[in-house]
Amino acid sequence: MKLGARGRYAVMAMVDLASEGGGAPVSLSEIAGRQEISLPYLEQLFRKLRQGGLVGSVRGPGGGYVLVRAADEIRIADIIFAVNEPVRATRCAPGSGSGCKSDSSRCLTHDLWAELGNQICLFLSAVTLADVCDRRVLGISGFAYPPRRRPGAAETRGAGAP
Amino acid sequence: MKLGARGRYAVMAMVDLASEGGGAPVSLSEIAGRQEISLPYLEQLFRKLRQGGLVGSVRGPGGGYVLVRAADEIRIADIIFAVNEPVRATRCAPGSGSGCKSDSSRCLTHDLWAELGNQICLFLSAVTLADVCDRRVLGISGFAYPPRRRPGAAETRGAGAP
DNA sequence: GTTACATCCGAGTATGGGACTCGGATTAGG
DNA sequence: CCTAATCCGAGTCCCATACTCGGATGTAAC
Repeated sequence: MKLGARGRYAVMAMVDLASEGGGAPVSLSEIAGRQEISLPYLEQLFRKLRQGGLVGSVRGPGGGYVLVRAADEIRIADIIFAVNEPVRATRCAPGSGSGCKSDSSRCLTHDLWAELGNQICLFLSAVTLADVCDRRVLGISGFAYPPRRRPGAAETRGAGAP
Repeated sequence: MKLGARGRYAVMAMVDLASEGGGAPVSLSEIAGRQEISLPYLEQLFRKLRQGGLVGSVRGPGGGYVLVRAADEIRIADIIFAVNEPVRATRCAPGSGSGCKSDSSRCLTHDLWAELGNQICLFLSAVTLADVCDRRVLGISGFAYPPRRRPGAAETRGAGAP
């Protein structure tokens, strides 16, 4: 389960753009310098962000990029999906012979992967750019799954970052 | 955002094992046949599952693998973490100069990735092998994030599987 | 009008990890 | 002894991803 650098960089850059730019365009060189991302790579990412309708561009000297919507109107999911191809967990695609065919018997796990992808999208859609800028992320979902008894085995390892 | 074939196959095989084996050992050739996974690859996966303490093995003819716990005592997270290395979303590791250094100013996105990983772990820990076998997955979390107004842009693409 | 700055674009490379394979060693039942 | 099965350490191949390169286009300042 991993998220590539594309999505990470894109969100970092958008956060930078929302924080530093006060309506004025921000050049990619500035973002590249602050976030330590290579300039050509950023260009490639912002091409997609622009095609996705998330940012607008101003060319020429003093130009750069601006958000087209307010920061609290941009969901993290919008950013990730603009640069990444959508979340995929199953291999069940129509057209191929392999995988589960519609209502077939096999592929009990289908629902599981679908629901997993759904949960991820739900979370990423619940957090906005403004939330991240204001550090309002932790505990966005004031929700915990009911605890399961843990039968002696190793502790369930924590997620992501220390 | 993608989950590799290791985790997918491992869960499929464990579901198969829980469904078909009634306490008696199930050979990998049977699972490989039913789930259309190559036998040597399955062997490699079950080596890790065994090291993780999820299955036991019986060698010799008529042998195979058995669950060491009941199906409702095995969380999907246990399986994924046994074969996959843990969920990683950030690149912030101690020891390296890059990334965010402890309480530094940058890396506002840190919390976001951490919380994302946390949500994934939470979900995968809430579902047991028995849940998947009995198709009790959909709506395990009877929870929906509050709807956000959607400002004219393209619809948020759905998750995972069609 | 020239220059410098910036976005734009298509294409190219390469490195790494994941998917999968191979040959053989061990163990146990008929 | 032979066959069926788990075990184990390697080794290969391939593709997605990260990242680069060279140039074209537009625009503001001088």
